[in-house]
Amino acid sequence: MKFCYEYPHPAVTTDIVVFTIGDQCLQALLIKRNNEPFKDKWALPGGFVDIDEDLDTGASRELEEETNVTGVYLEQLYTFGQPDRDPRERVITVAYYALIPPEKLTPVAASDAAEVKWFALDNLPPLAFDHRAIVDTAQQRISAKTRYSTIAFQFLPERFTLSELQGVFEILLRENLDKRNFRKWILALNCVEETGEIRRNGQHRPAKLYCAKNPDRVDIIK
Amino acid sequence: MKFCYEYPHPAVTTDIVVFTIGDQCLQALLIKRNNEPFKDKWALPGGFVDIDEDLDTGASRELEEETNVTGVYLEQLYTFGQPDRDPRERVITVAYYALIPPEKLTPVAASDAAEVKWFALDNLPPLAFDHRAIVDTAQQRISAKTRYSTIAFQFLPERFTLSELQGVFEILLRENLDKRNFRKWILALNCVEETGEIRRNGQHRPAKLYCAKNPDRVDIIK
DNA sequence: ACGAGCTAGTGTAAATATTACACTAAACTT
DNA sequence: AAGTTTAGTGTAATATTTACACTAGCTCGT
Repeated sequence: MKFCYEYPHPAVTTDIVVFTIGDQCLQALLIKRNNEPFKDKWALPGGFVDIDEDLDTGASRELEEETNVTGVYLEQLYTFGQPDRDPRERVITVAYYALIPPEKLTPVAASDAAEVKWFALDNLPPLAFDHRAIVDTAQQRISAKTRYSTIAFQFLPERFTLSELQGVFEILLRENLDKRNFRKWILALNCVEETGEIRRNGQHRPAKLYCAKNPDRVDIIK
Repeated sequence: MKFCYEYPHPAVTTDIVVFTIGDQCLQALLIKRNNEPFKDKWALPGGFVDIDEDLDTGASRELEEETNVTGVYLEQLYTFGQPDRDPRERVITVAYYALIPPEKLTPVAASDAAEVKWFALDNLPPLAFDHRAIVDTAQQRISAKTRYSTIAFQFLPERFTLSELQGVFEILLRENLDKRNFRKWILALNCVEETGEIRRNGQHRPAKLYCAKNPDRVDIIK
């Protein structure tokens, strides 16, 4: 069966940059391609948007199909449309980024045998297509949003300590923060609350556990 | 001639929200549609992306063809892809916004007899397709960027007075600013310089004319 | 049981940035 | 010369941000 049009139409895909924090650094999820072009190269999860499907829906469907990741924060990033970015035909990609707490990082088992792996962002392998540019754009966006939104919370599980939260900010901002000033600031924002629980963890004083007041929302702050 | 594919492909368009400042308010440029669907409704300038054409190029080409506007600040906004947003076929729109100083606002004469008009943003007519949502998204983006970038300069001609600059900020931010504090702030930013010229304009003290240090660039500030 | 080692948790003072506010300057008109 | 209009300027009060050092409470080894 063929689908025909009066004028040439591009293909439209969504690609998703899935970020997590692991090994004290920002990581992205990549898939090793099984097919040409760029066979055996690493690439972003993603694929063609169904003809009756919303872009957001397409992105989260692809994410689930290829990496088994669901229910995470997903936001449209930018649309990449250089005419020659795919050697087969004109392909326009609506890029998304997703943020996932490290605990959920068991997606690798999923998928049809394709190799799926986390890579530290300052140690990426060569990527297929223009995916490097997409990843770079996504990283810039996340760093920028860390400064004026509650996006960093999306990297944490439901309960977390203030030290863990500070660690996430430090990794995203690539700078060290003062512990007392950070705590003063985050408490003044009024976006976390104590759970009453504590976490005993190693041979030192246990830490209070907090949770986000609006864990599903990213608010603009400041 | 027909163009056929193994799988259905959406059409891809660019639509551009062209902003200016006139009559003391933010205005957008609209075109009255000559054809169905939404015949005689107002809509954003825009059109199909050529198959070999970059998205940015397509947007500025459409802008020039339909409104005769060229050489302005143009930035990708967001991609709108609801499956039913066009009744004819699946159409995905990569929306852009453009900023143009009021002096250049002679685009109306252009175009193939189509009616082209500026509308105040708080007095928009009903728009075709989902163009209202696109305009709203663009307005939010501009307001937000006014706070942390030099985007406001794009609404001014090459030479301008500090009072004019303040007026642009006030319109975009929808709030009044203190004259002395504004001047202190803008001079501390170090992004304008005196031209040495003055403008005599009405029965009062003439104002010094300034120009932007990097008129073609939008910098992140603060 | 106590000391070593570790991370959690806390306050204050100095420096910096932001806000509020009112008059003089220079042109034009009558 | 007086009236009107916008341009242009500084200072003091307030709020925000930064820098900085010790005690609390757990585990482990002796």
